[in-house]
Amino acid sequence: MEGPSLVILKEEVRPFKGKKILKASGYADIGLKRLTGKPIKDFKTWGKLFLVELPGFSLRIHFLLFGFYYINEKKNPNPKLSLTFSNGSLHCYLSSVRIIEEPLKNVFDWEVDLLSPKWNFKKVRKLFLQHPDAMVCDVVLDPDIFSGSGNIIKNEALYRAGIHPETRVKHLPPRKVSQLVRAVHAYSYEFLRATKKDKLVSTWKVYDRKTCAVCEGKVIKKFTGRLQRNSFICRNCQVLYKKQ
DNA sequence: CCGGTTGTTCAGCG
DNA sequence: GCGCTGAACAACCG
Repeated sequence: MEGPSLVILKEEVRPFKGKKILKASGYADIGLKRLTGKPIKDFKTWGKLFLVELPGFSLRIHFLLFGFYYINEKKNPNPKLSLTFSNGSLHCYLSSVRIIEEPLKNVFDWEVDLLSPKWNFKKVRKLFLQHPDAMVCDVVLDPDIFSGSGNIIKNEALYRAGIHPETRVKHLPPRKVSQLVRAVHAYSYEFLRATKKDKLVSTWKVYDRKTCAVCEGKVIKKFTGRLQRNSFICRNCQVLYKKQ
């Protein structure tokens, strides 16, 4: 689940904002009794994190690779965390659930959150350039620089910027650095809009494709970078920048 | 039935 | 302290 899907979750649980947790259950080992009777102050997202703000502490939920949720219906058994309200319920599966004791503003910097109105292009560009020896495919997946980006956003943003994933940060021309940072931001919103219309797959120009949607050339699939996550590459449309 | 995957964290090692 | 590796989480899809 990438950042935009969390924004959709946040919108879907809006009816529960201000409501009291009537019951908290599941196998999350966080002392669930503590949640009973607490009102929801706010629902927030930071990248791929779903944050439930309660009086005095917060829940931090990450859906990892396989996580999913249901609202108002418990389709699967064994949820990690279920919250019941007077007007419905939220059921989270296969997720990481933790408590954050500190105020959220002390923990998270929304200037790096791709889908926050506070997102700060200049700051992100500067953080990006602090990793000159890294491959761009790894930096675009760094949650502290591109919070909310995942493997789909990585591949589509690199494609749109015309950059090969194995390019080193230090070999990118300054103009391409800016283009990439903006492409990650812009595609995050495209991902959000398309997912709401259930048309995400139609936005893919290289991801999970055998041929490029633009030039129809062969798309190479390979594990790249330190993180060894799958990259999809069009050799015609994406340039590998190297030391001259 | 099998293999691949829209992630992250942490232990253990050298 | 560092980077690297593998494990753990364990379901859905084709």
